[in-house]
Amino acid sequence: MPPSSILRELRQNKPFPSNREEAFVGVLRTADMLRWRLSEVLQPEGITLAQFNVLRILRGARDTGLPTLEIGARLVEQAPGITRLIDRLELAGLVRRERPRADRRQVLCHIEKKGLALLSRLDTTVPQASEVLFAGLGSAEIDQLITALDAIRRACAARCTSLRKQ
Amino acid sequence: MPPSSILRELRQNKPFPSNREEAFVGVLRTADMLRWRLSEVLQPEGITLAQFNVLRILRGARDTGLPTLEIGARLVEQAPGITRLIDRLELAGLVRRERPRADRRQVLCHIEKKGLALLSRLDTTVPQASEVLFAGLGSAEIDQLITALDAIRRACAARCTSLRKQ
DNA sequence: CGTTGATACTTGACATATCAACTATTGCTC
DNA sequence: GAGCAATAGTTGATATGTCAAGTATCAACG
Repeated sequence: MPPSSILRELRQNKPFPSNREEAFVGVLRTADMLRWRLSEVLQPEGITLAQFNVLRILRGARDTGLPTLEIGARLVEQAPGITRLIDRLELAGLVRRERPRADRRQVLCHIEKKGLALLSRLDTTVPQASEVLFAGLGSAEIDQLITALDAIRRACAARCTSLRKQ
Repeated sequence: MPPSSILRELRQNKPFPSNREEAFVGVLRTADMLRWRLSEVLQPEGITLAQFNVLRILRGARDTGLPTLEIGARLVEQAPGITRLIDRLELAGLVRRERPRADRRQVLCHIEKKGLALLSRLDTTVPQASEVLFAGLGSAEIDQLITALDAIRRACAARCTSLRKQ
């Protein structure tokens, strides 16, 4: 097995004390690069990654709409930030908000036609990007990767005291 | 193989169109949780993840110091942000900056005793955290994970037009 | 009903990230 | 050695994230 490329990438020479720490750094760095690449794909549409995720969540619930905090729960982010994130989406005409009669504390968010159109323009380019980035891996390797990441998240969820409940 | 836990985590029911997209989301989510967990460990010392990384980089070069942008290159972040990040570290007395005579454009950054002391307090807790989070995986599985992530980053680097050169 | 606690956000203050100019210094070329 | 591009970093404007406190509404209890 060839040595990991991380040491070279970070211009370090000391090897990692354990392969667990190396994997830790590897996950973080890989995620950063994926985020970077995805942002490039989203840039022409002028939305951020977080906004893209919100739009996709809202598309998944386009018939009923979703209350603000439910969107927050489906993201990895927290409640306070989500309000202003959606403020901007509303300003851009991509989503619409309404206060339902039933429970006037809630604010139901709906995706607008303009938002759906934007997403549909990304429906080919975004999956394409992920296809290409994972092209170096066989299907079995990808399944192994998914399984390994699952195990890490399980351990993480068990350890994180202040993690928002799933 | 059990199905990935991501669908449940995100409260979605539609399966992913391909395992590549599932792996994509898995990497991003796992990184977020690792970041979260690590932040918890760093919190008592009052530093952020980015600051922690800068301090470790500077510890690795404590004899010579490092120019500002070289630190930026070793992080996953960009140059402009690094100036103010180090401003804060300097304000906290964790690092020191000087303009060398040789090339007066550069600013050499050095870690201070206070910074070294802070890092040494974290030298047990941080590796401990990564040990625990990866405890569910065998050593061979971790090596596979590292290899898979390497392949993704390679594909990513080849694709990313605007990626800072390594 | 009135009060009390919980829920669903919103807001304000502040820290941090991002992008595009801008300055200072150096090295190269003629 | 004067001019000019390249390098190293800073700065300002703006967007975004984060934390704590505040408001409005509901639900349940007496």
